Amino acid sequence: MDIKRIDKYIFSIKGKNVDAIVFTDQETINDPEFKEALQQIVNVTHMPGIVAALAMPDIHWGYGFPIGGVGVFDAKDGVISPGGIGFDINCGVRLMLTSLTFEEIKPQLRRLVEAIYDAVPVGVGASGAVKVSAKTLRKVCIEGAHWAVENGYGFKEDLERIEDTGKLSPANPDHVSSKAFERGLDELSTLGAGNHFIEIQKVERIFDPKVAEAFGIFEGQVAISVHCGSRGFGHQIATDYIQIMRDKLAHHNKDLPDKQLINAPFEHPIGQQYFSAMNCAANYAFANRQMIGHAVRMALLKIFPTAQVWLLYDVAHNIAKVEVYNNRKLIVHRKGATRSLGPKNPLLPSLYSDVGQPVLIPGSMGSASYVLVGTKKAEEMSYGSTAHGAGRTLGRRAALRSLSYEQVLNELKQKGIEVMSKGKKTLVEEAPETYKDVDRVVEIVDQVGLSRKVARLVPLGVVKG
DNA sequence: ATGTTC
Repeated sequence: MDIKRIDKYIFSIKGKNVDAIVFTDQETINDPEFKEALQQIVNVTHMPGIVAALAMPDIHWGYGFPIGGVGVFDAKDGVISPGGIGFDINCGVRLMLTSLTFEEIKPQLRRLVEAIYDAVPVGVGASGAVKVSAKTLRKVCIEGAHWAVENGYGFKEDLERIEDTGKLSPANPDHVSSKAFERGLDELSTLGAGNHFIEIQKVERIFDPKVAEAFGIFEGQVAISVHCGSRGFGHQIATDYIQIMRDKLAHHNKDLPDKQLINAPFEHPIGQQYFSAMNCAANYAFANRQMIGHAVRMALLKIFPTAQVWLLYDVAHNIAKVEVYNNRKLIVHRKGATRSLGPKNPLLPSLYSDVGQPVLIPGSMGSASYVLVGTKKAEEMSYGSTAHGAGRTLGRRAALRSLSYEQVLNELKQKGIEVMSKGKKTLVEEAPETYKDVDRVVEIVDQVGLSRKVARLVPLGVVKG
């Protein structure tokens, strides 16, 4: 690989149609562990209509495209690729703020974790939180979080605090297979497994008092974050369209450096159908986080009836969207990357217009999480993108080999974190030592200016699959 | 991430 250092935390790697740009430190660039992930972002530069191939400091190996990657294509000559989005379409995170302080909830912490665990089905194959018909699921596909609010899962004021108000279009459920519908029916309002979690957190440190105030964040405040996606519904849609593209677009895809980069021209009917189906899954995920967030809010209010609980923001970090930069219509794939819009961006709701978009970066289980704010610089340098999380360094299998359930549980207990987890395996796979240090990731995006630190939150309690 | 190996 032909790598050039452009700035302290910016590297360029010689690509085919464009050069790949990687925002990270020298250590990661040199680390053999990240070599495959760097090769993956270089592979993306071979794709038709590529405008930019970027990687964030939380880059790691993924299906075709690296996680922590941004693939930008011309909407006219370019492509849309399921691997650039990920199997968990619209995996994302929402952060709810409360009027409570750590001191107030401390005596009830265990009870609160238990109440949340009881309110939200978790784990592999979790189901049965709500019963919806196929007809209703079609509405969820089209209306997303708006459907949830209209049906009693939350309040109207939640919607402007969700990226794209929790409703993307075009989203035609006719483009979704019946198999995806079957899987999606009884998984609404369930958390799932893997790195998904619900976490009770405490605001430990404020970096930017002015923006923190605009966001309603104060030191010692209790916050709750929900990290999940579109469950089996999105997974099936990704699987279906990868198969369709293999069957129907073999000739178009014959020259790819990696078969997993399979794609469809964005303007081709298959590209348009995948885009529409992907938006259905994205809307399902927005509804899912809205419903889970509301269930968590209700569980908290049962224990603390006079508390206030409100949504700060909800972001998607596995998605492709049509966005315009320099009067050019582009298809921006963010796979393990968060949108980062600066002040006055017209896509922002008025309540955040003066300061910029809240950017939510969850850490791994047992480590810190961050609230940052979007920047104009990100709009100029990274097509409005920043990092999404800590970034895995140790594979799931390796984690299971080297750690035990008791070990991980003890480690969390020693930090004073209350944990409830359905599966022992999940807890080990998600152990803190399997992830890169989130503080380092956040430091780099802050230094480069892709988003600015506002607050650091630490975990108090965690519910996992 | 995932009815955790289509």
